[in-house]
Amino acid sequence: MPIGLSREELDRIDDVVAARRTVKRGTTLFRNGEKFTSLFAIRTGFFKTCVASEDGRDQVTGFQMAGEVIGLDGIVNDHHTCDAVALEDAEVCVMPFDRIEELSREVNALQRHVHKIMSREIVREHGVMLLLGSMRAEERLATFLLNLVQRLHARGFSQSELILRMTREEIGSFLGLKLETVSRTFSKFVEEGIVEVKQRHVRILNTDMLRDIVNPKPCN
Amino acid sequence: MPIGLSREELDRIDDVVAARRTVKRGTTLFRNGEKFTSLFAIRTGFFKTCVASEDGRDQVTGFQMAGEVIGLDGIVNDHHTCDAVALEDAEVCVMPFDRIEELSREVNALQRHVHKIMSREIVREHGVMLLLGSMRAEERLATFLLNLVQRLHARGFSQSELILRMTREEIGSFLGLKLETVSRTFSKFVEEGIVEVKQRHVRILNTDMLRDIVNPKPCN
DNA sequence: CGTAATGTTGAGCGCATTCAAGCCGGGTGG
DNA sequence: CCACCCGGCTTGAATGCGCTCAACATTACG
Repeated sequence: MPIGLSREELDRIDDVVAARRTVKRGTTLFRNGEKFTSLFAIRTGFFKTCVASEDGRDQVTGFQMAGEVIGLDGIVNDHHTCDAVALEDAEVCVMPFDRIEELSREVNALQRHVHKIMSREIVREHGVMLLLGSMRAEERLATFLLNLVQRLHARGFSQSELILRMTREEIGSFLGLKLETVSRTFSKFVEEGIVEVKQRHVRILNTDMLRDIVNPKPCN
Repeated sequence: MPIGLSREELDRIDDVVAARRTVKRGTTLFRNGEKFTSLFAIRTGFFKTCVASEDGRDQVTGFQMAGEVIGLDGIVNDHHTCDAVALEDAEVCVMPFDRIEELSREVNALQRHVHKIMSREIVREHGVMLLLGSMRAEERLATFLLNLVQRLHARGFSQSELILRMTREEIGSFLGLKLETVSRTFSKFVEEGIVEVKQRHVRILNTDMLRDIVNPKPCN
């Protein structure tokens, strides 16, 4: 949350985000089709969001961690259009959207904040579209790992070590690859000495090589 | 714009959207890196938006037509992160974003409207991610055609006939395919009697077959 | 401890890509 | 008016990346 708010404004915002909810691993915070009432700010835990096509296929649209907001998809039709599933036990702030709208009419900083959160999500998805539309398997996985570790680092975790909270299949769904391809690509990175992988525990040995994969240098 | 507004509210909104700008075919409305000041509502014409990766590849993130709003990507960092290019001569409303924020504090319906526009864009992008992540070439193109014709129909154009304002390459970039694949897939649809294609003029002969391609029936 | 879920690896295949050649249509200048 | 050119489009042939199918290994969990 931004700074420079008065005591009274802070209290009112606190009031909006007062409600808590815990979500056990493997259960959904909300589902496609459910009535939309609130946005959720993740306090602890890790989520995936996914959309489904009419014929059963589904696509992971993102992985969310502490400090991130989910549920924005529900605003437009008053109903959610994707599922949010906890990949580990989680706790979220429940933020009733009508209260957010009400309060953001009075607190400019909050209004601005809400707009930025939504815009950030749009920009993030642009990046995913670029990944899905134009990258090869290795570039996708490298991009994914760098993005994850960067976000974890911003939260005080290691720059080089991370634990994947999702399966290979979920990674594959997000990256537009099959789980076997994800597994093979991990193996290739290991062979090349770029990472160490022990199941879901990943240690990045050479960040620069990962970056080179993401950003292929013209090889003249 | 929603209904049920007072005369005075309408006047104030009119004031915000008063400024116009014309954009010639092939020129940009805004570019990646430019300062963000305004959203743009398309009055006439047709745009593409595209993002570029560091190494020159680019990805069309969407095609926009009359009544749609572009520029939402700029809110989060006060700078645009994609290019908006007119694919035919166009006219847009320039809507200064600080004025929008100001007015949407006072006019609830406008606030709601802005939120919905942003949420709609997020949901649209989810659909594109599903397409890019899990569909085959024919499904992608069929989905694309159905989406385009549906949006055109909502604007009073034919349900079965359309003129593509973009090149095969731009379609390919949007769909995560090469232009040759787009061309071949069009040819296949023609062979199967699903569409007629004469350059950029497309006539849909059998909407149901297109829908079947998008939604493959289990063939037991 | 046994079973199911998850992950790895191999072999073969197929779809989309790459590379290349040629076509079509629109615009320009002789 | 026609010859020419150029960008956009189509089509063919060969290649390769990621997929499918399958077997097996490993881990999590009741």
